[in-house]
Amino acid sequence: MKSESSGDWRSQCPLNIALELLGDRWTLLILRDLMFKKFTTYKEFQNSGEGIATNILADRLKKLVELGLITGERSEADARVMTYQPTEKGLDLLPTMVELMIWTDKYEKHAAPPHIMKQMKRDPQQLIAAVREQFTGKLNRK
Amino acid sequence: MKSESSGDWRSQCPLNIALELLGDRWTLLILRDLMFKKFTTYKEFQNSGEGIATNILADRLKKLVELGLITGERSEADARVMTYQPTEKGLDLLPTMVELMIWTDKYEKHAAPPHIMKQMKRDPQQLIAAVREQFTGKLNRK
DNA sequence: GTGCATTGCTTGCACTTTGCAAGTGATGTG
DNA sequence: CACATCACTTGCAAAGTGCAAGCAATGCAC
Repeated sequence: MKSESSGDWRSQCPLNIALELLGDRWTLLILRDLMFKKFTTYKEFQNSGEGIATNILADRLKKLVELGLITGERSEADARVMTYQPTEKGLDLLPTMVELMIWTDKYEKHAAPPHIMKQMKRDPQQLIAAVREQFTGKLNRK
Repeated sequence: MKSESSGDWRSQCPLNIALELLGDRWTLLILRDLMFKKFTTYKEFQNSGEGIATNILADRLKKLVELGLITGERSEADARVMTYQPTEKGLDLLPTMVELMIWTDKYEKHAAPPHIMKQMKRDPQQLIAAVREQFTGKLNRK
């Protein structure tokens, strides 16, 4: 695998770097499940609705951990279960995700609850803060 | 090609829809060139620094036009040259692009001019407005 | 403690997308 | 009219993705 965190990018443009790290059809969806749906396990991600292939899911989770966007730990209650959590670096993608959803809301038909979209558009920062709040305190801090 | 604009998505989640439309490593870079660098032609996109392959560039430009994010017209001065412009729908991706750049700025090394990044972080909306201003008036309105 | 189910993957293989190099047609230029 | 330029298109190899099956580790029922 290309060691992307060591800085060998196609270019040094911040948008390009972000796209090399996150620019695919699955990475942000896993973070959505983690942050908005409060999912924590492999199985939950797998049954999330879009039908991600198991090998892709495993690959993305591995990359997300390597990039420091999420943490993965074995559950104490059941050693089969892996428990994933967003890190600060991952939570800081909330504004991007929210802006993408607002854009879709404006131009494409979708099925998100209208009252959520309304709240998202009226005060995105408050919604972001509300989501963050559910994770602060149980973050892996460096 | 899958007729994505007719609504056959993997799921109806707005984030998923955005990712099916924009979730690759090149689409937003072309929009960046168009909006931030004020590029307008195929050749400029091609020499933009990241080294996009010509077939991919042609494919993405076609899709962007089909999706209504940009317009493409032949230049009056030189009939060989195609002139691309962002539409309102394309310009509305500026907030997403800005948030991605702010995220990269916080977590990865990059080479964007510090004073631009500073401005972007201090007042993103003003920067977005400044970029928009350069296109308002010459937009293709429906 | 044996059998069976569950969890989180890994493997194999077909198919699709991407990257690279070369080529092409329409147009402009000297 | 020859040659350059622009915006692609084509062919092909390599990489990435999707799907189905398999598998090791662990939990649970009896």
